[in-house]
Amino acid sequence: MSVTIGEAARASGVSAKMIRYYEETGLLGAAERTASGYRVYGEADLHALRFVRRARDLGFSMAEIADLLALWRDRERASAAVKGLALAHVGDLRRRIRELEAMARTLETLAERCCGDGRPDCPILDDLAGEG
Amino acid sequence: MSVTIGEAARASGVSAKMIRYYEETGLLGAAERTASGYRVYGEADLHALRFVRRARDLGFSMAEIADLLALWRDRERASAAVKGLALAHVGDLRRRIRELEAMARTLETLAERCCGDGRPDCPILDDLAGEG
DNA sequence: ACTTGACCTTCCCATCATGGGAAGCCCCAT
DNA sequence: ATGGGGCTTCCCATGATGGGAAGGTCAAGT
Repeated sequence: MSVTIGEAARASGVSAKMIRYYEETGLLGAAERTASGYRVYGEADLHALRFVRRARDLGFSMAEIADLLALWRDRERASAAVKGLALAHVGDLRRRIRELEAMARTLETLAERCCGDGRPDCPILDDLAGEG
Repeated sequence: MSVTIGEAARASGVSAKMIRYYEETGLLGAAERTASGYRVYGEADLHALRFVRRARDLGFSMAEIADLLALWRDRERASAAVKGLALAHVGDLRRRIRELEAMARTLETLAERCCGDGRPDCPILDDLAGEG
């Protein structure tokens, strides 16, 4: 029923290092300990670890995950709060995507105009140098 | 002709902090100094600073910029090398975009199914909790 | 000449999430 | 009892950036 940190890491996909870090920063409560000081994790703990892992996979920051965990644990929550958090994060993601897209398009355009052979002439460098 | 670090920062769009950092890490050579120790920048230095700034705006890492600077300074360079660097970076950008896109789409799908009212039921939390 | 304020210097610290590694203790199987 | 693997804490590093303190410098105004 109860496992040590290594097994918890394997079962949740969160590294032991990160489990300790989440505990240290208060994202997760302090784990119980054996007499000799080993951390011990039960089913509920593993569930929370998987929750955190999944949220990280979706790009949420630790601060956002703290909020999501609180909502998850609150049976009285309004789903509107969760949806608000999620959509705010989507806005964040979309903004970052737009920025990266703009960079990629600019570079693709420049690369198209660069013949890419043995000669030194290069519109990419010209652009970076502010000539062009 | 020669300016101090504050003016170089204003003229290049690179903060004084970052100019010192670039020098410390060897991305840029050590600036000349006045008798009293102030850094001094000439036209060529400002040009290089703007180059770095533009490359950062396009998402290149400092290591990549070091390579680009070397190519820029090498009159014997093959444009193929520059193009290769640029396209590798585009590949990087495209991969990151795909990752963010996947996250955004997943969250949008979940958010659509969340009615977002005062009730606690929430498919977003259900997904994070691994139920669903 | 002196003060004032803006500028420069170095040095240290923080971010955010993560990994590496050392020194030392613990537990189990041989 | 010994060996190996797992656990503990502690410190350090990443990448690119900003904040801020303590102290030196310079130019303009009194």
